Amino acid sequence: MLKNESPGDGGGCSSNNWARVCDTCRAAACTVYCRADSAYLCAGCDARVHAANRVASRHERVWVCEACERAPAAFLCKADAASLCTACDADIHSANPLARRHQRVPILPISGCLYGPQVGPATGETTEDMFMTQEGEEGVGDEDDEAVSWLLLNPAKNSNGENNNGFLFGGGEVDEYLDLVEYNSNSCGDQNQYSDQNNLQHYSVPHQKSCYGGDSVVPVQCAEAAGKDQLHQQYHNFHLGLEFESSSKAAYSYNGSISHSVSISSMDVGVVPDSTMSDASISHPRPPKGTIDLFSSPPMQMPSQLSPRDREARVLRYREKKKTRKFEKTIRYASRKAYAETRPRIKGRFAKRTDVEVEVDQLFSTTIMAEAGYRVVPSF
DNA sequence: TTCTTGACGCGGACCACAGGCCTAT
DNA sequence: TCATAGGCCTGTGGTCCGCGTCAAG
Repeated sequence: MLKNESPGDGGGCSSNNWARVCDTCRAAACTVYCRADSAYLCAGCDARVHAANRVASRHERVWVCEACERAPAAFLCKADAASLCTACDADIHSANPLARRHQRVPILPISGCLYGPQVGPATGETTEDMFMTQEGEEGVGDEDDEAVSWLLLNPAKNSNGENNNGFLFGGGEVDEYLDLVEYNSNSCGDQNQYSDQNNLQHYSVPHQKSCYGGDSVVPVQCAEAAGKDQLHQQYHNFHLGLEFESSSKAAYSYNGSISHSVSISSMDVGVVPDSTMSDASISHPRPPKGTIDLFSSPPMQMPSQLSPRDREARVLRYREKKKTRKFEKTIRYASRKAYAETRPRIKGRFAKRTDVEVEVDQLFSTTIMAEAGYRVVPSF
């Protein structure tokens, strides 16, 4: 059992990585922190406690940090669309220069009923609003709609027109995308005490483009009033499972906040050692250029439930990836890079070489390759 | 308040070609 | 079954262009 820490310590997330449990039910992971009550509450208890009377409904709450899940969120990173506590914010956004450029805004407290019946299609308010907008915080929800939509799940409707309350992706695709593969094996058997298995049973194939390279795949979720607890859990699961590949030409579009076409001089890029390349090739068959291989893997089951251990593992992985992710372009073939740099161009395009240039380049290329330490990449 | 215009940024296409991969013989 | 030849495919970087966004008038 976790010991509560004062919300202002700011370092609560660093002591360990277990998600804080709800102070009321002691069964589910907390999702919000109520300042008035000085209590961490799960979605269900939050809805129950703060819907009890008018005074309680005015309690200001803040989301719990999505990284450590143990401290109140202090900042909303617009680039990551993540609510982070001060410690995690500093931790994550000091990892690299690109992360430092992320625009963050202070988290404003939430009041009112977050999980009540006013949320939903009937009022036109979407789950994104439920998760991301905060009463009195104008515009944030609109600005982050797209980013939020990436983090949330899709309100896919089944053939009967019913809300699936779940994923729009096919099982294998979503797993690949969410980087959940490693958790399937150990999460299948776990029983989560606060998840409703039925809520995650319906998966469907996207109606639009089946590749997430287009906007059509952006998941947008519309939740029913029932199962908000589970829904929020999905949100966390989804978020924590996100793994943004460092490929500079990754197919997904990330709201323009992060530029993947980073212009880096030839000496700045990380040249992949041959051994590394080989490993990558073995573990993941080479996908087409500019794409992330979503479909080559056999379909996996989406873990619908997470044990505390799984959650801890995910938090750890999430934070590690945040720290170590690099947006620099990865050079797989140094020899090709060397050739490309020496190749004549016309307005940036490769141009044909004359016979004389070929002879000169042959002389230079060998010299350059030797000086730069490049070698011809062996076959793999 | 709405519309127009210019500035700006981003993402993708384009090009040639070395070398690996695949298939047919 | 192995070797060889030939064609196909991939990846590489600098620049341009189209499109979207935003601010100012």
